[in-house]
Order: sequence, then structure tokens, then C-alpha cells
Amino acid sequence: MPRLKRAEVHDSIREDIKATARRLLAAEGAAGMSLRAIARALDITAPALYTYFPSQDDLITALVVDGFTGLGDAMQAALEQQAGAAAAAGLHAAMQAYYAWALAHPAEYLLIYGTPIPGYTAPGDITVPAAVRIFILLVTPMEQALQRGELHPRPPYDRVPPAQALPLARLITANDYPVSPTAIYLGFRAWSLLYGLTMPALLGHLMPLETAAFFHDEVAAWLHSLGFSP
Amino acid sequence: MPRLKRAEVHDSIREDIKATARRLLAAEGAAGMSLRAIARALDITAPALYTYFPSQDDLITALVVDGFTGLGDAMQAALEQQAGAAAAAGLHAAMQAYYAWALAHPAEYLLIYGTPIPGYTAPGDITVPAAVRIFILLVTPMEQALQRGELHPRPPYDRVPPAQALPLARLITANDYPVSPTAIYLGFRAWSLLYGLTMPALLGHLMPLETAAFFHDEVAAWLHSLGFSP
DNA sequence: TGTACATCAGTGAACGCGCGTTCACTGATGTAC
DNA sequence: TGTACATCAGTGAACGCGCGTTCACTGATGTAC
Repeated sequence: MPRLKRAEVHDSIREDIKATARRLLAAEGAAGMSLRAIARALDITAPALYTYFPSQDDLITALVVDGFTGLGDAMQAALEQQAGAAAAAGLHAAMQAYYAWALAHPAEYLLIYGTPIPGYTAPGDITVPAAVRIFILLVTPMEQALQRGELHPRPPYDRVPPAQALPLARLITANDYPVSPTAIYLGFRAWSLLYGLTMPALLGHLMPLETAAFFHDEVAAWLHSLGFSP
Repeated sequence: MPRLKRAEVHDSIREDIKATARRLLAAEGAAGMSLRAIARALDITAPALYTYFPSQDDLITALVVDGFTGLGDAMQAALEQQAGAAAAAGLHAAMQAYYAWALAHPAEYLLIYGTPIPGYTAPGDITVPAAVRIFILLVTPMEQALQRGELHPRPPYDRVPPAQALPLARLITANDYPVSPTAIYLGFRAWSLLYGLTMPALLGHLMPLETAAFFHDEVAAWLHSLGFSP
């Protein structure tokens, strides 16, 4: 009558391994995340890890997916907390959650969105949906705001630029997204804004600034400039 | 009577080594840029490289400085070509040059602005001035536009946010920059905008979009929103 | 409940690999008289 | 212009290191009767 079934122990050790890998990733960068270093930290032999992950690449993939999931969950929680409020408030909350998560998990943010790890290629079928979710979490509130009449985009953003019309239309029909091209386009704009404010803050490129205030101000001004009704 | 003096040959081989390193960097990422790989590509033994660089880190530093220099030169050339034109045109040209250089030299852009290479720390005294130059190339035209009365920032950017006033003042006095806090603040905004549009385009995060058009439209709209006189 | 067997987790040795760097050396290139 | 010497570039062997992964194995954990 074991307290934990074998499968449960297995899963829990898998989590331990990932946690250790994350710790090493944060401390030493991607190169520090070697199987042998993880095994050393766990007081275990390196081959033992193969019971839990078929290869190093699979471990990395698991960390990548966890990263996207963690970021997405944080954004979604922020969004849901503003469920009753104006769409602009929800968006701002989600974007703040993005920033907060990134600064709280810098190594994972870099793993997901930074320079690709040489020699590792993420399996698209697993990794892409996890990445797309983040994007959808920005697009959906935009679309809602448009449909509810809370957002009346000002020129030049009242329509999608001509060069983007075709690619966006293709994207929508290929994936059966129930959203307007305008919402998607604004999603890309939001995504780029977030990236440009977050990654440099993380890497210390904005050093002299009060980066948290900078982020807040920029996002607030950007949302305001979009044309949300007051 | 040698055609090239020894020192000239030395310098030319140094350039060959850097060029090979850049090629490997582009092809295989930072990990592919090993001294042994470079030596192999040059049909030379690895220890021979120590005649030209005291260590691998010095080679990397040289590449980093070259990267900043190349990017800065491209921006400066664009700026000078618009010397007679309106400040907004000069800024737009410089920002376009930034983007063009990044897409033409993706590996170097990542080396400069991407995830730091594990185990390598750039010597600040060499590397920082090269990095700061890029920033100054954005701030200077801003300051000129302000002084010439070509730029009348609209709220909320007619003044620096309160949280940033002190850090920016400190930055200016510590370095004796002959520029206004407003110009520096706009410089950071421009920098962040550029980063957020360039790095994701480079990494394929904006895949479905026409990224060149996206960059152009965003920069144009941003400059317009600043309040340049027509 | 007790025994016999199957499954699983983890070990230790070994594989082949690539790495940065050092060292003593050889041969070529330049310099001084 | 020719010779003697100093300087430099590059070699080949070796150092010690860490890596991912495989393999045959042992001992523990669970299952079936």
C-alpha cells in the first residue's frame, strides 16, 4: 500500500528535474543546463535522467512549453480578474502581467523569446500552440472591445495597412480565427510593444530608467492612443 | 622590399579571422564560433590564433565592437544623407538604417542585442561607448528637432514623466551630455520601439506579417505621433 | 497473507566527441651593420 | 650587397575538462495467483 503510486512518483521527479534545470538555466544560462549538471545537482547519475526524458532536447521542449504556459496563465488570470471592467483595463492588466512574469522569470523568458539555443530546434507541433496562445490573449480582448464598441480605432489604425491585408486574411481563414483583421493587427502591435519594453528591461539596456514606470507609462499611453472610449 | 609590412599582414589576417568567426556565428550560432572551428575553416592550427587574439573572449569583444560600429556607421550615414532635410526625415532614415542593418547582419545583431553568451562578459570600458553611440545617434536628432522648433511634443510627452526626471537628470550631469531630458527620454522610447520591431522580425515572431512594411508603418506613425511640425 | 514473477529506477563503466589553452619547437621574415 | 642575428608566425603534441548517450547490470517496487 504505497503512499504514492509509481506514476505519481515519476511525475514528481520529472518536476524536480525541470525545477533544477530552470535553476541552472537562471544561474548559468542555457549552457549550464546540461544533463550532467542537472544530475549532479540532484545527486543522481546522468543516465538516470533518461528514465524521465528521452533526450536533452525533450527536456528543453518541456521547459519551453512550461514557460509559455506560465506566462499565458498569468496573463489569463489578470484578464479574468478584470472580466467586468472595460476592455482597456483588461488589456492593461494582461500586459502588466506579461511584464511582471518576465521579470520574475527572466531565464525562462529568455528561453522562450531570446536567441535560439544552438543545436536545439523546437518541435513546432508542441511549441507553436503554446506560443500562439500568448498572442491570442492579446487579440481576443481587442476583438471584444471592437465588437462592444469600446474601441473606435483612430486613423491610421481604423483600417489595416494595405500591405498587411492579404497576409492577415490568409492567417484568419487558414486557422478559422473568429476575429477581425484589425484585432489581429492590433495584436501584433501590442506584441511588438511588449517585446520592445520587456526584453530590453530584462537585459539591462534601459539601465538608467525606472523601467517599471517606463513600462506602465508606455502601455497606458499606447492604449490611450488606440482610441478606447472613455 | 616586402609588398606588405608585417604589421599589415597581421592586421589583414586578424580581419580574416573575424570574418570567419562571423560566418560561423551566422551559420551555427555562438557555440559554433569556437577557436578550433575557426582554425579548421582557415586551414590553420588552433594555437596559431593566439598570435592574433590573446583569448577567445577578446575575439568576441572585437566582434561585438565591430557590430556596434557597423550599425552606428549605417545609421550615421543615413543621418548625414538627410542633413539638409527636416529632423523627422533624418530620424526616419536612421531608424530604417538600423532595421536594414539588423536584417542584413542577423547574427551580429543577436550577438550585440540578444541573450548574452554564457561565460562571456563584455569589458564595459570597450563595449559600453560603442553601445552608447547607437543611443546618441537617436537622441541627437531629437535634441536638434527640439532646439530648431521642429518638434513640439504633444502631451503626455511634452514633459518627462515624474518617475524618470531624477534618473535622467543624473544621467545627463554624470556624463555632461549637452541634451535635454526630453530628448533623452524620446531616445529611450525610440530605442525600445526599434528593438520591439526589429528583434521579433529577425526571430520570425511576426511571421505572417509583411515585416518590412510593418516596420516602416510603425515608425512613421510613431514619429508622426510625436508632434513634428509639418 | 505469502510467494513467484515481471516491471521499473537507477548505477557505473565506457563510447567518442569537441573544447580552450600551454608549451617547446622549427622555419621564415625582417633588421643592423 | 651580403652576412649574422633577432623577432615573429605557426606547428604538433599534450593538458584537463565536460558533454550526451549506450549498455549491461543490480536491486527495489509492484502485481498476480
